[in-house]
Amino acid sequence: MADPKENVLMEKIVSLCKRRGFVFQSSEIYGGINGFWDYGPLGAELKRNVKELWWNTMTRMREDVAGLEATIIMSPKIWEASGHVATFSDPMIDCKTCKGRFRADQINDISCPQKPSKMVSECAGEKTAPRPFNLMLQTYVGPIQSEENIAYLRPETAQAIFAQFKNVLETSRQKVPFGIAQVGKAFRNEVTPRNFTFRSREFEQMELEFFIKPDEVVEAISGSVATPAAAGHPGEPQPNWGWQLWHQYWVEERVRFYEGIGLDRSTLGFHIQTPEELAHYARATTDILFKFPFSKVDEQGNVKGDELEGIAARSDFDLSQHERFSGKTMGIFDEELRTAWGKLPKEKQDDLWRRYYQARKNYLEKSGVKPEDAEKDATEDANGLAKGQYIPHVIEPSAGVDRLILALIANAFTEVTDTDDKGKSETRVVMKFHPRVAPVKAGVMPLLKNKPELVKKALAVRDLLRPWMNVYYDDAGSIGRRYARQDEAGTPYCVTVDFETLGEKPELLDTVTIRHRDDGKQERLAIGELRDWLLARGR
RNA sequence: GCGGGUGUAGCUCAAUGGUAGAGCGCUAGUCUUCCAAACUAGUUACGAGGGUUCGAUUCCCUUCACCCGCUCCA
Repeated sequence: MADPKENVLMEKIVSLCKRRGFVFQSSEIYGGINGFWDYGPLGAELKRNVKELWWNTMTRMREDVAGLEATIIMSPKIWEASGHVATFSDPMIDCKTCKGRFRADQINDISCPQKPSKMVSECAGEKTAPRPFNLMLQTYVGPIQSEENIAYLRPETAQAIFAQFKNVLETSRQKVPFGIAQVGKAFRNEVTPRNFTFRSREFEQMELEFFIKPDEVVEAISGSVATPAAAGHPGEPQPNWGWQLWHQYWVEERVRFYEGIGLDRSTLGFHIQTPEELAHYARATTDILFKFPFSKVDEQGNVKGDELEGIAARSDFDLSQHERFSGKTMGIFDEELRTAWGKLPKEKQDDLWRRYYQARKNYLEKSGVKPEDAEKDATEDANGLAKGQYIPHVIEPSAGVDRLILALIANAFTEVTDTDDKGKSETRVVMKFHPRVAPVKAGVMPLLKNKPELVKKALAVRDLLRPWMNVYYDDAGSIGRRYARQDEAGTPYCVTVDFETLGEKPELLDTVTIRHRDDGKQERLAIGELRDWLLARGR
């Protein structure tokens, strides 16, 4: 159970978010709508910075990732192939006596929580009729609201990447291993939206699908598959990496990303999914957690955290599903594999063939393909190896933007109590955002408002910086008040134009005061160096 | 979906079956040479709907939203 003190902290955060314009309740003037939140002026800047950093880190700064921006509404067949239509719409039965909720098709198999000796279907509790439970938001494409026009708002962005896999491969001049990145909105009719923006019905994801060679193909080309040597970052990608090393690599890459925007390892948690938790097609999933104020505390007082991102090794399940449902091949041709295969000794070929065949057969049988068809298809797939053909496997780092924003806000939130000369103490909030994500990079202000020369110079400094970063000009009230205002917005630096800037001391002509948010320290910097100084810290 | 709590100004909180108040913030002005200074003026609220009542922000019902616990979470 969360500590009551920490719920107070969460309330303070929510209240600050509204007061300063980070997050508002959606449709607030009409009483709000459950599970939907808006970003105000500061929140919008913060979110934009985070998405841009992710995009730059994951695509522009890498040779091996290409971007995609797909639609939110897609062919409903996508969601049949992905499994969402089936798993998202189980009819559910509620028991009015024990308050339990059960899948209608399982009431004969689940024991009653109150009378474990009986199955749910046999217990005396009064139950509702089965009700459809669909977690996908649904709409109609076209003006006619008929069954055949039903479409869904995507519950995840990933499926579009799989559906467009071949197009991206052909147009991006990439070769496996490579990834496709996408940032965008997704929608889920959550049963219980909770914890401020943490679980919302409309939210944004940053997803990478990183396609790799199946281990059998790596082995055919490189002779063997490298085994993970130690925990931590495995270094630059190598041709002999199988799914395990690629998975470890992406977990560590993602942790580096979080560290780079101010969430150090001590604020994060990790959850390695157990075999029982894993989806049947997944090989491994590591969740990166953040210790939120509302995160549960266990008996030992440890906080595990709540999920920011999951990094899943998903085998070739997704592409295989789309291959089966669309009838279009999702396999790729790899010249290197074909060449290498021809040089392998017969027993090696047979060994790899058998393993690939087995994996394909398992998948097909679990997907409900008739055994004789599964054997035939798996044979065909394994025969493809010799021709340089295979279906890529995938490592999926999938992050929630809004959850990360909330983590950054919670992490930045700091209360500072100052006592003035009269002994009056006052608590104020300092949002200690990393400069890279801070909504405003610099506050620009004249020391005094009633001196036109100071104002004019300060406005010139603002205009100098404005094309390069988000800056905020403020000349209202005392300088201390303006600093405090910027502290609450999380602005890392304030630039103050004073009389020395104007040449009161000739050696300080055209220099300004830089005031640091976190310790209040000041230093002097020439206006000519200002832009590069700020840019070096803010990106 | 169930149970409990909450809903008054931008924020924090008060009072009241009979015209709703404070602090902070915000805006304008005077002043101000570095950390929410002072003064003046201004600004804004009873979540929504219905009922009881001469009269409801206050009592009752419904609804919406938020928080906590349970449930759910591909």
